[in-house]
Amino acid sequence: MSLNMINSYASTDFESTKGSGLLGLMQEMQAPASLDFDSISQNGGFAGSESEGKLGKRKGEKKIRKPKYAFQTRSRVDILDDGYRWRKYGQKAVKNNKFPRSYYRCTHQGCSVKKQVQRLTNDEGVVVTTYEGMHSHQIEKSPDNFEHILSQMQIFS
DNA sequence: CGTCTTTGACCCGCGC
DNA sequence: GCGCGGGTCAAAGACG
Repeated sequence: MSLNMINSYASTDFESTKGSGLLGLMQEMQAPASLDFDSISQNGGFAGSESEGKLGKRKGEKKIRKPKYAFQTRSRVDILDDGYRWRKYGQKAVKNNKFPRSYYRCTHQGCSVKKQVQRLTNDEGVVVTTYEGMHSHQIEKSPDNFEHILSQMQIFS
């Protein structure tokens, strides 16, 4: 995982802390199973794997469990930019949740990392971001964009 | 002009 | 076998 992302989230959390200090331990991180790591190792990164969600699916292929990492962050903004470029490819409403869930995908060529953002019905300030896959490339964003990030934070404050 | 969002339709696995 | 729910595609528009 990239540290940049963590930094980003840290900032976000800081920003939202002032909203309500109800729970300080809202952040949770859950990994499905370490077995998934094995699968991704087999996968050999993203060099050999291409789009797999295509129609017709692939039969006869062993099931490759993709690792999923869910980050629960306190933030009223779902635009959590971790430095990568995402393209939104879908939005669906989930049951037991009045808010829709957004599906994003990394736009880098050959990078099929997916992420989905969902917010809880009870706490609108809580956003669950689920990452799927790992980035095999560098961050495309300019590293010296702190001004931009700062401006973002200021807007929401 | 290139990139990204939007939005409805489509597909598929699964439960009944 | 059918319907539902969740995930994805793709065309058109928005935006710089």
